Amino acid sequence: MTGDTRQTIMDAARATVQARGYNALSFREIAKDVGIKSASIHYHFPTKGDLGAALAKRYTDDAMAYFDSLLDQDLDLETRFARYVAVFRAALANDNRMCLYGVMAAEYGDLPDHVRTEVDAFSAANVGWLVKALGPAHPDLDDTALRDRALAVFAAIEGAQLVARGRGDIGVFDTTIAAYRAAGFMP
Amino acid sequence: MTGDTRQTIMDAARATVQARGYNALSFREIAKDVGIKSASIHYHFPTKGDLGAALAKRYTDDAMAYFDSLLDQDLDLETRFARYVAVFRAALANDNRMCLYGVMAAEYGDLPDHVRTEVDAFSAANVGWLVKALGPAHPDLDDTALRDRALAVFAAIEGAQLVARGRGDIGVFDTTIAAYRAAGFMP
DNA sequence: ACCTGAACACCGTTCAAGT
DNA sequence: ACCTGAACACCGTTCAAGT
Repeated sequence: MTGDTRQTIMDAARATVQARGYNALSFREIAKDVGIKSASIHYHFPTKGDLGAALAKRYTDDAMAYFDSLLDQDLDLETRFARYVAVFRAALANDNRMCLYGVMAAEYGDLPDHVRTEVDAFSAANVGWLVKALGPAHPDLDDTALRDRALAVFAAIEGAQLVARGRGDIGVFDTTIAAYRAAGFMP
Repeated sequence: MTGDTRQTIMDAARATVQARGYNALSFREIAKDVGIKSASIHYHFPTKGDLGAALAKRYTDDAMAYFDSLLDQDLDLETRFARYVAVFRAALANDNRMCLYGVMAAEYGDLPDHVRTEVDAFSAANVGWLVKALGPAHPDLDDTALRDRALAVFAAIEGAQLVARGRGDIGVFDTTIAAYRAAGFMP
């Protein structure tokens, strides 16, 4: 079935990037996982950058499809936001992996341009979503202030994930999110 | 003078890691910068992990020496904290580089054990410092709550840096820190 | 004490060749 | 349409050899 190998390659690659980083991703290693030769991967993704960009794009699309479904459902603000945060927590719960975005943002300096574009798209999409999700709770903030708040909430969640991963302790993520909430910074 | 080459190697390596990541660091590239052969680097640092661990340790020592000097000086809380944040901002101002800690935390899954130990030490030292610096502003918080708050502030700053680097825009860092402050989350 | 060249098994990439 | 083996310039690491 056409496209199948392509998906299998991407699945193997995504797991490795989230666990060990984009630079640690090896075509020969993916090839072993998938059961083809490393040269064959170049048929599906001419360069490593093409694979990285496709990875980031699919990651954003999948995440946003789920996040948008949370907006469609009739949920109260706390529940909706908790489910959003749970997605970032799930990466850590899965063998101390990290959000694909966070890994790639840290490796930004070594990323080809078209991968950077996809990395930017993830953060922009998340900020856009947070503006919609948090808006009702902040009638006091104007558009700019609300957007800045959404950006800050996104950054804070990414930071919680980064520090928790650096400690190898998901409890650090939970404690940090709880402290954000206790300070009244997020719902 | 003994130790000189060792320092030169570390200087070149640190700049590369902060710009492009630990995995992007190449012994042959450092060798060219320093003016020796790549095999010679192994005389000073037997493995890449030894170099990474030494890098992280020196980074923590240097940062903490400066941070502790901020505690000794007679500064008000806002000024002291602003100088702390300025250190993380400076990395971005320097060619969109990132805090060595943030880069390494993101690449945690691919790090040898003794490098992880040094990465952990940086976050622990920063949280300890923040407990001292923020304590006077939070007489209401008990020891545990204050430590959680310090951890959250550290995570939030790292997150601001990560997202700003991912956008390639230092303005995102400034906006995010300003939003944290506007929300009353940090001084 | 410090450096080097040569070798090893790795890496992404290219390309002519297979089916 | 999809895969492969062989070659290229890279990588960290080892080691015998130089000064």
